[in-house]
Amino acid sequence: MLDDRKLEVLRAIVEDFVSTNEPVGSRALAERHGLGVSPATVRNDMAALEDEGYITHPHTSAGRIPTDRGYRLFVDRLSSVKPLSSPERRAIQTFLEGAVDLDDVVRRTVRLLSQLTHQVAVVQYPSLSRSSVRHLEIVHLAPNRLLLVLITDTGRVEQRVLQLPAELSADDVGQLRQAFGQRLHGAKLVDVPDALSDLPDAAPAGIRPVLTSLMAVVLETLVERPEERIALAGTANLTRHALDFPLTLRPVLEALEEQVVLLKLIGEANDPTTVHVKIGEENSVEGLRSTSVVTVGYGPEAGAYAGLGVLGPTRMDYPGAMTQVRAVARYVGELLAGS
Amino acid sequence: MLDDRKLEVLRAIVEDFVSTNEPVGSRALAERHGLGVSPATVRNDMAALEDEGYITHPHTSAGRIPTDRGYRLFVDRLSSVKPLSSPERRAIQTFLEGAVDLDDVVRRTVRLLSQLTHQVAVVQYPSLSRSSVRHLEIVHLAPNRLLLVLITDTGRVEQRVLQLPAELSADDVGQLRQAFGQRLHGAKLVDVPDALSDLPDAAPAGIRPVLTSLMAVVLETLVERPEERIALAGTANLTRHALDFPLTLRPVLEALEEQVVLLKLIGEANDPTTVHVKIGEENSVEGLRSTSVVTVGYGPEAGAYAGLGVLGPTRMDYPGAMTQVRAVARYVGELLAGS
DNA sequence: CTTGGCACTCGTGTGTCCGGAGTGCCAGGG
DNA sequence: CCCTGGCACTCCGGACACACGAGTGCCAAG
Repeated sequence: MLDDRKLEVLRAIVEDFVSTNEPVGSRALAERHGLGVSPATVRNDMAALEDEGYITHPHTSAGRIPTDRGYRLFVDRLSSVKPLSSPERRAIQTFLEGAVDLDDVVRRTVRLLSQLTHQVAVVQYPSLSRSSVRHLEIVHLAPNRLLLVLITDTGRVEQRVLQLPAELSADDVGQLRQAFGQRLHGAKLVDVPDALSDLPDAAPAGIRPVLTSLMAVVLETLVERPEERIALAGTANLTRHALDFPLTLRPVLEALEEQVVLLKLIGEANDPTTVHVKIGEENSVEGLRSTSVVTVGYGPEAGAYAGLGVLGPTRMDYPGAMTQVRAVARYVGELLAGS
Repeated sequence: MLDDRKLEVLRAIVEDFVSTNEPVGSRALAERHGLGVSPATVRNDMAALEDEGYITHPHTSAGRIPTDRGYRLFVDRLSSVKPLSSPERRAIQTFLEGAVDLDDVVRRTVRLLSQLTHQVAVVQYPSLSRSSVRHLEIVHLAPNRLLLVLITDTGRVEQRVLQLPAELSADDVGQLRQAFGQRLHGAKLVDVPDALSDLPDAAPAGIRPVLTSLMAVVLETLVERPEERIALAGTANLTRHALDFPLTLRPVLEALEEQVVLLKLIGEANDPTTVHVKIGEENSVEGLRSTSVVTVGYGPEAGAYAGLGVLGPTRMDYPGAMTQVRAVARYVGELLAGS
């Protein structure tokens, strides 16, 4: 059905269209790529590709442009992995070194990604649910007020103030601190409920009610409400492709303001070895149907910390974006693992 | 020079242009506003206003539009304070109640503001330099590793991990905790350097070197690096006024990604009683010359916590934006003061 | 100082035309 | 059987002309 030359034609169409943003005609295509056949032949191949739904043309006398399906085929079978250029490599290193804390790492990463790819960049903070506890501190702010501070192995810090039903002595707090510290130190957050399950029985009766309510809050904060934070940068790049988004810029910007949407976008990226690509209509989010998303997980192979990626028009340099996204993820993963 | 009627004409032009986004002509103006004079008279007034630089017209046979200078006069002398509508009031209350922590408050506020004004909203986190210490916790993560957690009276939490030159015992840490806690509890952050000045002398010799380096970090983190955080929302609203920004959308988006720029924007807003308005060219930031910014401080009258505001096209409903911004600032100020 | 009248300007929308790019199809040739 | 050159056809987009209407500036009269 689709012999090698037809695939070659499709690749040529994608590459030309991506770089010029103009529908590509048979003549120009036959000339610029060394296909060794005449425009007429190319036209025949194009007709076949169009029948299969890989390309289309905006009107009768215009060149062809790839469909979402065409991009999909291109990404799956036709794109060769583009090696990272050495300026890019250098950019990544210089950009990320010198980050002082997790916030800084994430901010630098998202900025780096957007500048590198000229797209909108999205970086998820290391997920709580996949992290483990480095330290849990209980601070006695006032007789009936506690502050919980959780630090994860990835450097993320969560805090929560809570009002207690009763007043506590410094001693009580010490006991609480010890009880929790013992059970949680080093534990994966997903294992926290198990680790705490025997706590009520083991504790002295005096502080049991407080302890129960404290447990509830801990569980809620750390496990049930694993509120994910996400950093975003490069929305200005959307206007770079203003021609691609005649009227659709607004819904895109609106979608990007929704935390939920962003989470959905990189939700699949939980594996540092595979780069995920969502193209146009494949995207489940209304309003992002004219965009493509390239994501990957970062962190250790098994159980990545979280995901990051870029979003741009379907007319995107997929091979470039994929290598850049993967490279950045790798660097960030190493950076966080080393700290 | 400018009699009352001319001012009235200017006001009418501003109001009409803001609501219709079309150059307003003499006839329509004479009809819609009860000026009681003929279009010809209005034309004469318009000519005078144009001579003074308050209005202009895009081409010979078009109506008039206000210049930046015109808006300025309008804001300073012609705009009456618009009372908050009761749906707006309700929106503010329901939107802000139920916020669980500072992050939540800020996120809700920025969102509320952008929805209320249909503009881009900017909210600065309570400034560290104007806050005071509610609690400073020193956590002994490892023998040579400390975690500092600072909680301010506005609920803001800053943390910093630091490596020590030498190992510490639990006892040492306790002493540190006490020394710092005693001196800093309740202190304004600006006073921290003073409060700590006698510390090296008062401390036991054993921990003096550690203490010195710790002090350096504390001062750097809390005073010298008062890194300000800012939340942003509603950039999608810029596209709502796409007609106002034919080609200038990009620089605006780019400017809004710069932390420094945002800080500059609301830097002046340090007073909850006065609403600041920067119009078009008055704006010092290149790229935002086609936008206006309405800001105000929030928090106690003397020494506000920080600023918030909105940014939009110069063609903006100034009275509306000003009252909305002020109202939101007031609510947020109370909310934070009460917690 | 206001007003109506009037000539003038100029942007905008409409209609027509034409060139060029690109296609689809067909018949001939390897 | 596939490739190729030729040819008629389609259709977009820019150029041009034209008329309309909105709005102005100016002037003379009230």
